[in-house]
Amino acid sequence: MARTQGSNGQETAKRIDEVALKLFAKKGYAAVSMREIALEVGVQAGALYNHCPNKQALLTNLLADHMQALLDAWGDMELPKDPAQQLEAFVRFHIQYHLKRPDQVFISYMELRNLELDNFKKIEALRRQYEAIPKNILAAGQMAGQFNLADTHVAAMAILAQLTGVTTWYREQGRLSQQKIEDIYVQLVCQSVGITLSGGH
Amino acid sequence: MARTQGSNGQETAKRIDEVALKLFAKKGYAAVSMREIALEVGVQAGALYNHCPNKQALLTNLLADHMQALLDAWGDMELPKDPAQQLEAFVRFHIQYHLKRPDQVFISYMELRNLELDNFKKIEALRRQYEAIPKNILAAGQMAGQFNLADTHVAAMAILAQLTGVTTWYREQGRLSQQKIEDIYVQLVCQSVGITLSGGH
DNA sequence: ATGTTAAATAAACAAACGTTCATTTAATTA
DNA sequence: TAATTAAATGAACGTTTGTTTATTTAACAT
Repeated sequence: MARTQGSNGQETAKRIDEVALKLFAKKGYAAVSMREIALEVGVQAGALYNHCPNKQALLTNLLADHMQALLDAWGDMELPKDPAQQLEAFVRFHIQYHLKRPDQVFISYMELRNLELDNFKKIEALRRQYEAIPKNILAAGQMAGQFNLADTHVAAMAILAQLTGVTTWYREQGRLSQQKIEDIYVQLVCQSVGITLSGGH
Repeated sequence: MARTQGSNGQETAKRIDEVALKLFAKKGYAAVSMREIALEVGVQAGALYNHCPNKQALLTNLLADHMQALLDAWGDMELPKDPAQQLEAFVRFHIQYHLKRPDQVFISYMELRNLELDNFKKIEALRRQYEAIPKNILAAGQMAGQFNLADTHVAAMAILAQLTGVTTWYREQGRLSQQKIEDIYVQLVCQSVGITLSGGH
């Protein structure tokens, strides 16, 4: 046999990305074989190479696309002026985005070490761009005297870790709705930065 | 050739564990071969099987030993009565322990998915035991009216994630001493739980 | 010294790995 | 309808994988 009826390059390429994402998230990059991906896509292993140069590129593209989409999504938000409100907006944004794309998030944190050096540098740069978001918000709030932080850099990393951690225990059918979880985290984070309400409420 | 001069079973077994830990942490379980471990130990691959039944057991033992040692270490601490002081003690304990054993901690969070079901259950049970520590502290503080938390379970998970996150950015030669980092986190965490000082200070 | 056990080697195993390639068929264009 | 391009197949490539085994040597006990 050869080219199959109804086969379509663009669709297959998309399916490959979807399957690779799912399997990488579930078992880890190194533990997933090209044959396994091909099987789930419904194609022979060799056919994968019509759509991507190699396994490493598959991972790199998934990570790069995710990080870029994440940055773009934040860029599309219109930001309040008040740092405290920005912080709340960020907390909700991060949780929403991460719970909506748990697999992408997961591999972005787990599979960095499986990237070859050049690919790693590219992704790492995007990641630092994202980390700059809460960092800048905290710095602004601290400068304005609204926050009470011993170290804005550490606080930013701590908040990010704490927010991203949601994905490790959140269950769709769990005790708490996503909305409720957001609320809880907003309170936690706001308390942790020691928010002082700046008059006028 | 065969048995080498000066060879010693106990020492080799220890070396194997050390090397496996180091390599698993650096490259991930699935990406490390038995031959790679053997090479670093200074032995042929087959010799590994004089000291462990298989690769999976190597990982399982590393994780189980670490989790048990972690629980034991906390068990050895003498605890203050006040929940707020307990919380501070836990924050410092967790950071100290995790920064002292970054590889063990790392694989405990990264390699769970590479465990076969039975092994996974065993490790997961130990992990939940550890998670119960901050959970109970927060519940006690909340009950005593000292903390201000919307949800003690979520708060416990958030605090754990945030503390463990230290290992991702901490550098021995970095800007901040370990002591200073502890202080920063103590402040962050105490603020996040909304500590109310319970009279008498 | 001798016999036994412990701890290695080196070779081999089948299976799985990422990737390539000649070939074949379907879809598209002329 | 014929020629061309796109998208598969399936077999093969050389490596590498985890693990086993027969064999050999060192360490230790008697």
